[in-house]
Order: sequence, then structure tokens, then C-alpha cells
Amino acid sequence: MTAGGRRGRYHHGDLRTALIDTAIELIDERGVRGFSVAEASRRLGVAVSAPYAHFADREELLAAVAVHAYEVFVAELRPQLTRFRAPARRLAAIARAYVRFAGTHRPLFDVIFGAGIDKVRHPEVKDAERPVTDAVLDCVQALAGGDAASEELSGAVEAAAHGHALLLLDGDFGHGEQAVELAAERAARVTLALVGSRHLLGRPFEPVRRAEPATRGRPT
Amino acid sequence: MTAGGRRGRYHHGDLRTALIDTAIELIDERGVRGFSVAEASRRLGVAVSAPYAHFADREELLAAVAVHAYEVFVAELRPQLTRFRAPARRLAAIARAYVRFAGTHRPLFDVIFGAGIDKVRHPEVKDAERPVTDAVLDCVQALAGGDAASEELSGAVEAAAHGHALLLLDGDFGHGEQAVELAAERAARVTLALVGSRHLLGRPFEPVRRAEPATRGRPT
DNA sequence: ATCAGATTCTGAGCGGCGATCAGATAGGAG
DNA sequence: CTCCTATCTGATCGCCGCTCAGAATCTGAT
Repeated sequence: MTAGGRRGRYHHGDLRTALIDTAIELIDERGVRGFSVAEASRRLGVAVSAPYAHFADREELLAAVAVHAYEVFVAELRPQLTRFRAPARRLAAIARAYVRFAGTHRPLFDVIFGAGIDKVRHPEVKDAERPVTDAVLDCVQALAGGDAASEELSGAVEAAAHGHALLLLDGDFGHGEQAVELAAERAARVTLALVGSRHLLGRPFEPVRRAEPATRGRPT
Repeated sequence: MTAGGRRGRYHHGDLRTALIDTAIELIDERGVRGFSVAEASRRLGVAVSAPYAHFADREELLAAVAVHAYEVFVAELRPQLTRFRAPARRLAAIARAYVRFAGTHRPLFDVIFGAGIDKVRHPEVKDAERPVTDAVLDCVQALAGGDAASEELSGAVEAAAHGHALLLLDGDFGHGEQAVELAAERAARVTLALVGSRHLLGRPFEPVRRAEPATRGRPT
């Protein structure tokens, strides 16, 4: 393959990669829902049928964008994880990085959660997602042992991070860089609150009662 | 208006309502993304252009469905709110009802959050949403006073409820009625944990990291 | 009862999109 | 150089959102 991508030639050179990049551009301008394969082709100067040599359909192209999105996120997350040793802090760092990613790479975040990609038909996406879910699970298990309590905590943390990301993109924190930081910090604080909650890490409690469970896994 | 909606006649009778109902059916079968005005028309036996006498465009029809969805949710939420007096319990009840609604009225929930309706161009939706946000704000202000802490708590509660709803619809809690109840109960518990957290309701607690606007590397 | 005006619906049509297919073109292996 | 394979073109199909002129029907005022 002659890497290049020079336009005007019969063979584009690296149409696959160019399509992914252009897709991100278009999604940034008009949203996932407004993205069309035809327009991406036009922008690249190729026939509207050309993309189908590289992707089975529109969804497969979006899935490739989603995989790239996870790679970017993981690349940003990893250095943050090495900065903290305590599982609770690491969990908070994940939440913060997650919200930051949503705020600073909006089109990528949009593709991951707004494109309606069927992860069963596109296992690549699930694979790309794995490092993130693994990181969460690691921390949670260190904190909660490994049974129902850990499931509950990981669900709560995921929900908190994702929810704050949505609120941020909805404009609830304002706009601009400081909105992103505010939302990210809130998500981190909420995560720590969840980890520190005496309600979640004990066994299931029924009423709000202040029954402090005896067994509390609290390493570090 | 000759109420009726008998098919075969030139005038349908109540096409507007019929379109909303049929839209919900279709969305239930193929998802919001798969819904088309044309197919709804076909199913109702009218011309594909008929809907445009009642709705400016596809999005306006979906907005009407969203308004109906909020009405249903509010109708289910209200009796739950009267069952509890303590703000914390009410907040948990809201979260529980929210997740239950997502699980038992999936197409309606899909429309609200997956149809990409522009709430600025469709204020009816925001109006229909108001009773819910008001209920949350009521409880939160009773708990947190009214400043930053209350904003933080309400964001956390919304995030928790919405996040658990998404996890439920993603299959993370399994399937069927018991999955819905499990997810709803988890959301309620997490909400109580948030309310009970000494981290959230007090004044801001120690920053996780030293205030340092570090230069974060940006991978391609 | 009648009739003017406003609603609601039809039928035709436009442009855009996703997707398929046969065939042209280029790069690489032998 | 020659053949093979991957890549790209051009044409085409069906579906969709949406518009428009005009027909059918309903409404309310007289």
C-alpha cells in the first residue's frame, strides 16, 4: 500500500483512515445523526460507493470511529491511573478523565454513546472498551471484595461518570474549558462520596437506618 | 370534530393522536432510529404526506411523543411522592420510579433520550419535563439549602438515576421484570447513599490533587 | 339550509441517502 | 511483463423527509 492519500488519483491511498478522520470532522459539525457516508465521500473527492470497499455499511464505519475513540480515551486515562495508588483515588481519576474526555472530544463521545452501534454485531467496540471496564473493576474489587457489593459500586460509579458527562454536554455546567473542569471535579467528588458511603459497601440495607455494618473492606 | 378514526374514510378523524400511538408502536419494534413517518402513514392507511398537516416535521412528531412520555412518567411518579415525607426518601422514590419507567416504557424512554430532540426548538418538551425537575429540586433544597451543595447533589442524583436506567437498558442487570426492580432498587439505594454522604452535603472537602493545571498530552 | 373559509387529506414529485453491482484501474507478486 | 487482487467509478434501486397544488370534508355564520 502506497501510503499517501493524495487526492485526484484513482487510488486514494489510505481511504479507510481518511474516512474515519472525515467522519469525526462531520460529526463535530453536524452531530452523529447528521453524518452521512455520502457527504464524507464527497468531501474526500471519491465516489459515494468507495467507502463500501472498506466498511460493510455505515454502522461499521461508525464502529471504527468508536474504536478509535476508546483508544484516545485509554491513552488519556492511563497516565492518570499511574498517579494514584489508592483504589478510591484511582476510581475518582477514572470518573474525572471520563467526563473530561466527553467535554474535550465531544464528537468521539457522541459516536460511542449516540450512534446506536450494536456492540453484539461489532465486538471490536467491546474489545476497545475493555481496558476501561477492567480498570474500574480492578479498583472496585479492591474496595468491595468481589460480590454483589462490588457490582453495586461499579454500577454506581459508571452511572455517576456517565451521568455527569451527559449533564456537561447538555450545558448544565455552562460552556468552555472551566465547565469541563467543574463537571469533571464534581464527578470525581461524587465518586469518592460513593466509595466512602457506609450504605453501599456494607451488605444491603433496607431502611435508611444507621446500622453500620462491621465488615468493611478498606485497603490502603 | 367527528371523533372516531374509522379507516377508509377521507378524513381519518384523529390522525394526530393515531400518529403518536403508531409512532410508539414502531419505536417499540425497531427503535427510534428505525422509525419513519412514511411507515407510520402506511400503517394507518393514509398518504405519506398526511402527517405534515399535523406536525411540521419528523422531529415535531417525536417531540409530541416525548411530551406524552413525560406525562406518563409524571402520572406514575406522583403517587410515589405522596408515600414519603422525608426528602431523602422522596428523592430515592424519584430515582426508583425513573429507572422503573425506563424499564417498563422503553420506547417512551428511548424517545426522550435517544431521539435527539432539540429542546430549544421544542419548548413543549421542556415544559413537560418541568414537574420532574421541580420535584427533584424541592427535595434537594430541603436537604442542602440552596447553593452549590444543592446543585452538586441534584446533579449527582440525576446522574445516578439516568445512569442506572442506561445500564438497565443495556442489559447489565439481566432481563425481565426482576431486572427492572433490581436496577430501580439499586438506583434508590445509591441515591440514599449520596444524600447520606458526609462528603457531598458538607462544604467542599479536600481537593484530590494539588491545584495544578498540568499540561496533558494529547494523543492523536 | 346554504355557503364561504379553514382543515385535512391525496397524489405527484424533488433531492438525499444507504446500499449493490458490473466493470474499470492500479499496485504488487511471481 | 503478466496475472491477481484490492480498490474505486458510475449507474441504479428503494426508502425516506418534505413540499405543493388541488380535492374532500368539516365548521360556523347567516
